[in-house]
Amino acid sequence: MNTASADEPRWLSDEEQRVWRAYLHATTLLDDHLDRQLQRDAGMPHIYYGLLVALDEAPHRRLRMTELAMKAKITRSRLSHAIARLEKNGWVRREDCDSDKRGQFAVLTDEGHEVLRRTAPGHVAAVRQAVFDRLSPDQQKALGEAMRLIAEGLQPKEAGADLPWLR
Amino acid sequence: MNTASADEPRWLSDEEQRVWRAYLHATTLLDDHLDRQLQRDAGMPHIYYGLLVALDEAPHRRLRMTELAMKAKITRSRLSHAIARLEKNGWVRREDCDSDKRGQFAVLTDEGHEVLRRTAPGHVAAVRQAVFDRLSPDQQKALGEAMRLIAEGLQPKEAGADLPWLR
DNA sequence: CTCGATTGCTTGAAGTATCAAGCTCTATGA
DNA sequence: TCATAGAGCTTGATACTTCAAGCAATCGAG
Repeated sequence: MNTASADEPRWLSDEEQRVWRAYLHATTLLDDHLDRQLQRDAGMPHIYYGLLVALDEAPHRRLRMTELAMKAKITRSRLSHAIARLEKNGWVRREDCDSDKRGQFAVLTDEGHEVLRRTAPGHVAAVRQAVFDRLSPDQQKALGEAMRLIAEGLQPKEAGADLPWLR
Repeated sequence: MNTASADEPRWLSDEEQRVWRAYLHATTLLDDHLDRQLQRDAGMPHIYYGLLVALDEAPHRRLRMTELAMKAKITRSRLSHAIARLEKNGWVRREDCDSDKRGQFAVLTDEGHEVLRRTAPGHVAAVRQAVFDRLSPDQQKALGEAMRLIAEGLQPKEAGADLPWLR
């Protein structure tokens, strides 16, 4: 399956390097940019905002911790800490799960929903300005496709396909 | 310049949302993946590794702090902390700047160079497997182009064009 | 020359991330 | 039905990031 010997690595070509560096630069800059924007306007980092969004879109504005972690692509541990912080802010509340006493729901509070309502326009504007305003429709499409492929390759295999809550 | 009223945000279209979510998923997954890979094999996070690479490529394996921060797209503060840690590892050393007594150079040590030599193949393999093996040449090119455009838009205007060290 | 503004970099505190270890509860199968 | 393995989530320690504040050296206007 692998014809190259292990001690002779295939380095990146010049063109591949350029692509890779562009990727690194863009992602670090954009990540920072959006973190700052949201920290300033919403008082939380980008990923926390994403958690609120995920909850807001879920039925009854609630998700099991594990499911939320998967949607957000983060570990349960990280999520636990994050939810603890959001709970302190009054934007999320925990609820026990009846059918499985180990389980916890994270529930978006009205206050949390309100924060989202108030800050979403600014955030969308920031994303639009940094990304969509700069790319042609074709470029947007290509970006989406490339990102989808990369994400698929990294997703834990068959992730989530066997979660009991999803029937 | 702006014909839309400020209180009527232009939401993302469905297709734009799909692109944006693919971007978020891919970047968080890949970032985590590479951080883990490098933490395991090289004992440092991805961005620290990038600092060593930047130094390795610089003349005399040394760069002014500010220049290094710009190349890595991070704040000086973050760089200060990072270099302190790398210094503790013996991979980087600081040197005073003769022509400007406020200035500091970060210099890659032989040990640091050796760490790079030893861990680069594994890292390149990880990048290749996660990114380049999954994208056609056209897709790679498109990804690079999109990322370049995004990065350009976020770069502090005329960044670095006026650094005295660069003449 | 001199003083105020700026540049280059660092520091400390507070917030967030990661890892391993832990707890409780559920499912499995003998 | 009971023990054991695993699932679901949390915790605490350590590392990293961020922000604001700080110090010292340089620049530039007068």
